Amino acid sequence: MRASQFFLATQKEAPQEAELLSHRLMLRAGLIKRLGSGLYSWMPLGLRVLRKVEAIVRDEMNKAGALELLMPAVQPKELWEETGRWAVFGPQMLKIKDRHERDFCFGPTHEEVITDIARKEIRSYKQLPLNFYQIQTKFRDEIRPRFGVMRAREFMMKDAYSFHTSLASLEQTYQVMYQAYSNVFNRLGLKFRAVRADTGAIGGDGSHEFHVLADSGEDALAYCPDSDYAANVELAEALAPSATRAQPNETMREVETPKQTTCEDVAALLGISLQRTVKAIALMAGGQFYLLLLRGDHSLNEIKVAKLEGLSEFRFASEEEVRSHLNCPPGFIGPVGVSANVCVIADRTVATMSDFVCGANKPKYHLAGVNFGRDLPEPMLVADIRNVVTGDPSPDGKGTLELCRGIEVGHIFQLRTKYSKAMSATFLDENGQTLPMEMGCYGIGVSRIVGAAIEQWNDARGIIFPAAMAPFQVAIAAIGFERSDTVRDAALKLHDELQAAGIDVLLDDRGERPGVMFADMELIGIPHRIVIGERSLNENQVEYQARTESEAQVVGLNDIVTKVQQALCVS
RNA sequence: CGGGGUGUAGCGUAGCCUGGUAGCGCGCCUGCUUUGGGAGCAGGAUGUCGGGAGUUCAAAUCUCUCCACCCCGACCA
Repeated sequence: MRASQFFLATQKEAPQEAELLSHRLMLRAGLIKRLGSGLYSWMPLGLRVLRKVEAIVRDEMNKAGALELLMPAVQPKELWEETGRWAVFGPQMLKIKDRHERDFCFGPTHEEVITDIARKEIRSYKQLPLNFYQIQTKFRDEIRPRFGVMRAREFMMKDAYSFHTSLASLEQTYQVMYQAYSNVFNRLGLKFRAVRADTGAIGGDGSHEFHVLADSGEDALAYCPDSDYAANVELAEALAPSATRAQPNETMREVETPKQTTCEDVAALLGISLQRTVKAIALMAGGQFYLLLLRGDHSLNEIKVAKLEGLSEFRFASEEEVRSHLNCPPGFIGPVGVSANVCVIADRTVATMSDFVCGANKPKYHLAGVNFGRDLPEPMLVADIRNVVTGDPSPDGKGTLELCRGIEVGHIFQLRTKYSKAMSATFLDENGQTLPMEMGCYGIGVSRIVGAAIEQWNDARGIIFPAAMAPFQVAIAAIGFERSDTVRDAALKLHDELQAAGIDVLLDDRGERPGVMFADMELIGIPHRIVIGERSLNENQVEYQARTESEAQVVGLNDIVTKVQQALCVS
């Protein structure tokens, strides 16, 4: 490809709309163009990247035995009512009407459609297992689209759905998909981690998320360096401390805390460690008032809370509700002396604490030297309701946990029979018995991968695309293309040779000054660069430099194709 | 939806407080010179100052209102 016939739209300054580094780089490099909130056009350069990611995903899906199909983006309401998800998905689903006033949605996912296909097409156990996938545009009306293509409303997703006669068969395909996903992210050259995950709205049993590791990632991940344990912090279990509760040493006493409304402030005032304080969080669920107790330095895990009996629909209590149940404003509330209609739930860690500090349920006062059993009843429930922190014991009993951040780019689920039962997707087994199909589903955020990769691979000069997803593998910067026949002839010849060798090459024949060409090629992240100039050509030489290197090497004109081929093999 | 912020040429911005000819850099067009890290000189084009209403002799500037976008939280590939 010659740059003069392509469309490069690089910019020196990023539009003010973008905050996140990868988003800014994608706009500056001219990969994408914003149309509206969460809506992006993929410009020719960006589309080349997207297509390369797609190709790898497609190849690995095919190798894993999945079959590509393509379902409509627009789906009728009736299908979604069968599973009850027309209501469940709520405003996140873009709902539209046709000219006959019939309801449709722009598909946020395709479980309903694929299950409809399966129930109509699959009769016998002899047809199973089957795994279908598509690469297609999805629309989710996100509450807050952000970070460019990382959380866009319209985005490209690879979604696969498998059907089975048994759980064993599902588990087998699940493992195959797990491996296929690992292959995809390895081939794309991304640093990633697979973690156990919550199943969220999609539902089902077993589930893993695949995260590209990046400090700017929206998810916190817990992993154990000494074992293969890894889980989203949403799910990672905080084990009960092994130590049992110590005997009370202090007597309970009030301490004045006129302005100290947080555990941090109270600990600072009293000159004690934050780990000796207990914070109380007030929730409402089903008309019941709950007081949740966490150690001062820990944070509440709302997903764990929602899994407790009666708390699935919880919300934080309002200030008025706090006052009416505890007779005290927020900031000084605690579990001591509360009435019997307040349900007190303690985190596992709190349950083993003694002589702790907590709110006194009296404005401007806290209590110190508090002990369960003596000063207040034992909690009504002890549960794991906090987020794990660095140094917590690994739930598998091997070492301690570390935390890192990641961008979710893949998610695989064992759905089991949630959809097949709701939609009567059944088959006949060997004994002529009608059974619901076991299902799995497997998603990859194809467009998100591009953003995530850039988030992981960049430097001060711009994007550093991993070889497998670079829009072009090699750039030729021809210095003086328009005024030197020597340069033009050599550049065109090299361009043709590289292309003939099956290499994706971009020849910068714009006749720009070298600085402009270098800056552009570096910004758009082309992994390898060849510089052709009159000076070195006179000695039959060109320069070669990898995007990751700071110095160029002089290479003989006759050796450069081989040199590039070698470089491409290595990367 | 709650909280915070921004809207002036393709991009980045000044001007707004204190009303009075809409400015700068980059980019774009023309010409000449230049040519190994975002060239120089000269000339040029591009603005419903987010929309609407109001105050005023006069509004980018003051008031009201609507809209769009961004950032922080609940959602997720």
